[in-house]
Amino acid sequence: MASDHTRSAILAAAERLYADRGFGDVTLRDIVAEANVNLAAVNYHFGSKDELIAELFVTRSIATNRERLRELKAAEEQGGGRAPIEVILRALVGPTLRGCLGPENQRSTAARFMIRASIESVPPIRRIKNREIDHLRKFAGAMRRALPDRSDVDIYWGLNFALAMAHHTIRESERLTKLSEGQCDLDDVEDVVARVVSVATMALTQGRTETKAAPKVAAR
Amino acid sequence: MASDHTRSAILAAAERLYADRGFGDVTLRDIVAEANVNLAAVNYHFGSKDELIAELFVTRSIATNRERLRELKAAEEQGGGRAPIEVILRALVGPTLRGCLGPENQRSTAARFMIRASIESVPPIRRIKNREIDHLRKFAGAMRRALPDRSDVDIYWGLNFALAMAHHTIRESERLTKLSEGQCDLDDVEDVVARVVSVATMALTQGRTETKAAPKVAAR
DNA sequence: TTGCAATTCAAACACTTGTATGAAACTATC
DNA sequence: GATAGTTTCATACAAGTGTTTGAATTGCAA
Repeated sequence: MASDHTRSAILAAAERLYADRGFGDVTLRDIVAEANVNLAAVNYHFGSKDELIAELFVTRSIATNRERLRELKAAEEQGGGRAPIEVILRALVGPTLRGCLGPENQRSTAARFMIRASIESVPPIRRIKNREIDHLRKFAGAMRRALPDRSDVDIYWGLNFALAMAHHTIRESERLTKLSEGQCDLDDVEDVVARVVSVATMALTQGRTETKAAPKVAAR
Repeated sequence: MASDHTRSAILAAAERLYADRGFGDVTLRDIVAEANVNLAAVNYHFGSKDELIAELFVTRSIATNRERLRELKAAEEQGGGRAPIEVILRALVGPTLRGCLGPENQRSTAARFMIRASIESVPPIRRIKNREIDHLRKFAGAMRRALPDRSDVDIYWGLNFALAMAHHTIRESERLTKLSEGQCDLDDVEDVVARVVSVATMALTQGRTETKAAPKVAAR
């Protein structure tokens, strides 16, 4: 009840400032100035600075996770409980990449905020990320159904590498652009998604097929 | 000249503390207490806290980079100026992975410090990382020589993905262990290296040769 | 209007932080 | 053994932090 206006003004201002300048040097005083509210309002409405950051991050990341699961579910239903591995991987990395990459000038505040969160990794955000395992397990399950002959270890490594490529590309997109002197087009998000999915698919369908761990043997 | 003892005591203590507790909550006072030196000694010997952190990171990362280049050079010389792509990739990700992974109890302070640096990414360290591009260009060059038919764009993406898998695995090794319920053995470093190299090699040798295909037209 | 709760506000609080200072303690050279 | 140059030390500084407080203001229902 009540206005609620102050609360959302704080959220918006905080997201904007964090997106622009990072968590490191944005103080509560910066935020309340940007939001045109009183300093004490943050603690009144959110309890603490960390809870404010957590709320921002949770909001955005459950949105991403929901989208991921929506795509996964749709794909598995369409395939009668089993989806092609490419589609599963696309559901895994697509929403994140689409949410964070794309032409910089039309990148949403939310997107820029999530990039920051991915780069700086401040305590309240780390805590939330650690609870993401259950969510990932759902994808591991779908991947197992898609590739029943594959060992669990390989599935987990494939999942790990898929996330690695997506997140690292987001985190280091600037460096990749500079390194390639602009030749790698990070704005063409669907191309990036396709590249990540393609490589992750190769990782999961080729190479070692052996039943179990087998730390040696393979690609040696 | 002079003792030099204070200086190295600070370096050692700082590295230990940062490795254990992260940059976020280690103060100069913590460091000087651990090193049994006076508070002012840090500013006397290093100028500022950031310069201390920078020196720690530079020391470790030039060691890694030197090892990388040593392996690369040896491989290219042995192959008459051209090395197999697997060996190049191994030179790229091997030293980093070997330096950061391995059985936790026998992990060096330096290794744990570098993991922290990879996770937390504090300003002085970010600044140094940004200067790493020239170093990476040498690997891009070697990769181009190894795969002359490959487009530059593909080379850069392959390089990006190789680094992605290595760094993400380091950063999130704990999560991968938990997700896989211990099935993924992060202590078997050579296996991890082999997996990363294998996937990166596939990314670089298969799929699109030039104009590329998948989603839309092309990366322009 | 009156009363009561929810909200806003200015101000201060309680700390912690990195850094600077200037005197004291060393060390080595002559 | 006096001197000059380093290095150490206790201490203070200045600034910035998130948080708390208690009084004012507002909004709304009876």
